[in-house]
Amino acid sequence: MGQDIAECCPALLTAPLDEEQAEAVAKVFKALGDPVRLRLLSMIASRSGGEVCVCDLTPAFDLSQPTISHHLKLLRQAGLIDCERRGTWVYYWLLPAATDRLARVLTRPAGAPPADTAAAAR
Amino acid sequence: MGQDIAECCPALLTAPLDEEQAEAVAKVFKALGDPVRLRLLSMIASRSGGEVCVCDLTPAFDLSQPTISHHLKLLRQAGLIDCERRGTWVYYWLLPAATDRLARVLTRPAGAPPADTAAAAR
DNA sequence: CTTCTATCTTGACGTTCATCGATTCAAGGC
DNA sequence: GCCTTGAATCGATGAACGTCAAGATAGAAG
Repeated sequence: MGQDIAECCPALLTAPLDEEQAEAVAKVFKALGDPVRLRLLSMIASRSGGEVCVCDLTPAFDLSQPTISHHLKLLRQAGLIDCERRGTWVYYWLLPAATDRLARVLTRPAGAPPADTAAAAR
Repeated sequence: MGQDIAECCPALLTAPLDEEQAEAVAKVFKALGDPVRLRLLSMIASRSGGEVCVCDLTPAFDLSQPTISHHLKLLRQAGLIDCERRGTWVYYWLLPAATDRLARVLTRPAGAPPADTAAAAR
């Protein structure tokens, strides 16, 4: 069924996306479209050592533990992070391939006109 | 008041985002978190000449014209596109600075471990 | 000035989402 | 076995979102 962003690398800014591609990419962007999830991802990605325990994430927010757990689940379903239980604690880490793909989706082909040229020329 | 993504260039994957930064960046990602808006943006960005008339966008979707207009408004409020009325028609174009900034937000610092190393090492 | 076409705005409706409290599950330590 | 602690799931609730039909607005052409 639906295409996965892991398989395709649509060039968003070069050619029109078809519906399947748009659906797959939108799923990941939607996961990033919440400030709590962005901060969670940022805390996980920037952690030296590459992984973070949930118990280190929760106290940084003014939210209940189930809510944090919910957001982590959405990030995981979007393929942005993964986790593993080790004893009593659960550790999360970034899947850099996912953010790399997204960055590529947003990158204009080399040789494109410099930023804002189109607007300035008007 | 709230920070704008135009002013800051937070490195999402390098250091933890603060709440203001997260709010600003999330606003843009949320705009991209819908397949219709992604396809609209893609159609606008990939158009040779740099601009598209609404009348060229609407027939590509199985949606009412007001719905398309609504999505275009959200993309514009996110700072991703801009528009101008010229006679009877309204033309939209990409603001490349916005997508450039987003791509940079998602880019890992040079020298970071290759994609998925963290997971594979486990 | 009236009419026609292209687009935007408004108001309403059903769906999805973020959040919480309560509960459940998993793993250790007693 | 039975607590204790960390984390996930469940069920409910209010807010935000996507969509449409109807109406409003802007410009061009008669």
